[in-house]
Amino acid sequence: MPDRCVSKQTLQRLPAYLNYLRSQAGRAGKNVSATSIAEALGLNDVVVRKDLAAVSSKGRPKVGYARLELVRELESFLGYDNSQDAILVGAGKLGQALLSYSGFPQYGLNILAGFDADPSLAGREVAGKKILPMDKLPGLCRRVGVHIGIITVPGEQAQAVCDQLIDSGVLAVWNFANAHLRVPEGILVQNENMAVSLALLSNHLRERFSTKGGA
Amino acid sequence: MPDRCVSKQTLQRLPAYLNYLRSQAGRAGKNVSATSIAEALGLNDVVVRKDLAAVSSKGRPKVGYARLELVRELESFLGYDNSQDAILVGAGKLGQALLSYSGFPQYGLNILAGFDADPSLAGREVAGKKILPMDKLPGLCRRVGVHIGIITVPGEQAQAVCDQLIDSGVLAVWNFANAHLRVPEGILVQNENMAVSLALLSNHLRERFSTKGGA
DNA sequence: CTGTTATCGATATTTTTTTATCGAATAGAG
DNA sequence: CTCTATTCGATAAAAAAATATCGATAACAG
Repeated sequence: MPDRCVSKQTLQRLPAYLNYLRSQAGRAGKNVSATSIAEALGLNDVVVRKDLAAVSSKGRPKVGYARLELVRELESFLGYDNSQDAILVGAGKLGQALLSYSGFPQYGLNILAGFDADPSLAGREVAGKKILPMDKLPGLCRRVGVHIGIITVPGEQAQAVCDQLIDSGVLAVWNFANAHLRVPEGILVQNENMAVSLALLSNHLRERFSTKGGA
Repeated sequence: MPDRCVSKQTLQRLPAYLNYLRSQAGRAGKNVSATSIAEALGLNDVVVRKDLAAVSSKGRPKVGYARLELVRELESFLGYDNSQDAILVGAGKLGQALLSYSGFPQYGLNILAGFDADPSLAGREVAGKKILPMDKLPGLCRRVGVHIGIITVPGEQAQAVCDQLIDSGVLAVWNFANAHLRVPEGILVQNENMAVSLALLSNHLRERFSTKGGA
């Protein structure tokens, strides 16, 4: 792995490359060039080359990269081949949907269990995963060494849950709640905020209409 | 609305400001300063001031902004007060979860109906929303003037669905599928890609361990 | 009424990211 | 074997974003 410190933007493009390369699996050539990836994905070829340089150093002039090897390097870089344990807090609709999602293992994420403050949910199972009461959380996390916590509780409770997770040794939080989380230095919060996406959609439509309908 | 053309980064922060301001609703003062928002959210105060300048021009020295007014301006800018109709394609687990999510109207999104290629789903209802067969899609979109399409189908089908949506007049696509979508100029694709988020989480943990455990 | 302090808004600087350019390397054609 | 076309990787330039600095304004205290 040539470089461990890549920019956020690069990191966001890597899964797209991987996805594209996988989708090309049946294609003829054994090799693939940064130029062709860039064209397929509508990106600049220099960007692709620079991104790939962080993951692989096996690019050869006139040839490109060996597709299979590049796929493996991307998977390794993205941690897909090295599953991380996670727990989820908040077993409501969204929480249950995530618990039932069967695609996570392929991305290197293994949700061990769900937790919920509602005692009536405790003991239930969703997609083979136990819903446990909150007081079991620190024990499980510390025992197994869980470093990823997923928050799917209502916004008001998110900060409290987050604090608990960090107390229990979690280093990275995947936050689906509509709340800004304050965390100590060194802890990552990845917000999966629908409101943000909707803001971008809405802004696009507004710009569309103000420029098209404006004149 | 002073400025319509704001950067993506700014746009991504605006919902956080709105959320924070709403959460402060019960607080004493009628006014709020960019400085205090910045501190609460862990941002630079100049960034906040610059972002808010795109939304409001009512900031006064020594006073700040009138909280309620700023909330209204943010809501208006983000389109929360002006609901947009949308349709959803792919009524699987994730699709149904989104159809049942009751929080969208508060963000200015109104999902009219779901569509699915599976005929056995057609006619069903999820959370009061009809699942329709795909052949009804263009008609509904054109008749009602739907501009937002939500894609929750498996990756392989995403491009075909996307093309159909655009043919039917959709201008902005919210893509939950793990696929890169090619669209004509002027159409926005907002990817809600779990793989990207997981890549960021995984990278953070890797960096954590390589620096902490490396020495 | 005057001085002090908090805060905005504008300008300038620095940093980061994207895009462009150029030389080197290599496969394949002639 | 030599020439050409393609592609990589590095360096340079441009664009965008974040951060810092500074003057202006208005509330408040004395």
